[in-house]
Amino acid sequence: MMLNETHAVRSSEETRQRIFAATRQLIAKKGRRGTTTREIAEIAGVNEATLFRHFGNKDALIEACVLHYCPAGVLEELLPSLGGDVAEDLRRIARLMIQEMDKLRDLILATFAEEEQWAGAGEAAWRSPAMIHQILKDFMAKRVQSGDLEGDPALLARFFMGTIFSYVIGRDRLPYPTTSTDEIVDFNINVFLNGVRKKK
Amino acid sequence: MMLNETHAVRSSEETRQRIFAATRQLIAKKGRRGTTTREIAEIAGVNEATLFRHFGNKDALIEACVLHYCPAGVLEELLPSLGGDVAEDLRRIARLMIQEMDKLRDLILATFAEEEQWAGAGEAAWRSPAMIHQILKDFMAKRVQSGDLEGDPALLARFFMGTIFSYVIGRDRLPYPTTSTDEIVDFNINVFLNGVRKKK
DNA sequence: CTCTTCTGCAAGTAAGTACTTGCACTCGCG
DNA sequence: CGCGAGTGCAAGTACTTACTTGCAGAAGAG
Repeated sequence: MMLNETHAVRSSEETRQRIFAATRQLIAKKGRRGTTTREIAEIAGVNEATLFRHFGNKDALIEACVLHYCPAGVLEELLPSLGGDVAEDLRRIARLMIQEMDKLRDLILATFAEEEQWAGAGEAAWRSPAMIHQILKDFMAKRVQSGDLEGDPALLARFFMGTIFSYVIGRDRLPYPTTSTDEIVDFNINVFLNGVRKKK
Repeated sequence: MMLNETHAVRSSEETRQRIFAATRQLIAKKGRRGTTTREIAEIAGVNEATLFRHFGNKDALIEACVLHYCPAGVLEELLPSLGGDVAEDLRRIARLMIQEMDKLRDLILATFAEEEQWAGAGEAAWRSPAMIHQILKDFMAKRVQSGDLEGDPALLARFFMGTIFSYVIGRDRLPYPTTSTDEIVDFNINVFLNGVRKKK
């Protein structure tokens, strides 16, 4: 009878996007267990029943959500545009990764922390770190081959990733002598390069 | 009437220890939210009501528990026994920290991940990392003053901690070329020292 | 012995949770 | 126009959770 706009029909795809965004936001803030389907629905502007019609249950929804926000693609897009100067290339990679991981920091921590309680979460939580590690390993391997660096590419990649990871996790929580991200990145990369650059 | 051994009386202190141990174990496995007071009591071999008589509520219990297991003291005990050779000293520090953090890995992740949902958890979760950072900062400062290292002690300490932190977190989850902890520690410390050792 | 402290036990409460169900509505497509 | 897919809405179910309460037994201190 009435044109009730609360009955507005959205496309199935748009609904999924809204649900993903709300889920990500809530998981980051409250963790997997602290996130309720009611609140997801509320923030997504969607009825709670719709969640279950889309994904079946809460676990499947969250798994779909985590995979939906995997950030490895962004890194892969950066690689072709790199110039060739090792230090500068690493700086750009580091800045990009910090930026991406910062956005996902809470989500990452939440999935790491709950890897044991979530069937299959261990694997799911580490899927995107593993992809990033693979990309960086290839990068390092090329630089080793070209004579810029030396050492095991997998180890180099892990060390480099760890540098960035621990910075993002600890930033704003541990006292820091300087506040500029760029300075820290430069420091980290200098140490890294002094340690692994091929001696001539 | 009957001598009922389920009515055995334990000292208040022993009861606290049992509760702490059970709480730590459960938080590590299931996270803060996934841990129920019922299960804590069950594992501790204690009545659920006893938890509340001791700590008032679940939050206070967990906060007391996290503080009870702060590992900074162990590190401080190691320092006086160090020989003076920078590389060897760092190796011993790294091995000890890896060992301690490994035992607390799940607890650390759980408290980090839930720092936002737990009133005051942000501070509580980072209290022991901050203590460790302080200790390492002092160590680095001495080595800078003695001419072994160069750079900002706080930055050096953070970098070094990050190395260890990311190793513990990622071990067994990211593909690693070598399985020996000692080899990784040596690699990390070599890179670190090449990067920050004072050039002569 | 007495009094206090600590604990066990059983039952219960109020609130929250994932998930379901039945119905009405609205849009796009044939 | 008619139909089917997608959604909103409201109510409800079965279960779990933090936390409480009242009572009784056991040990140690005086």
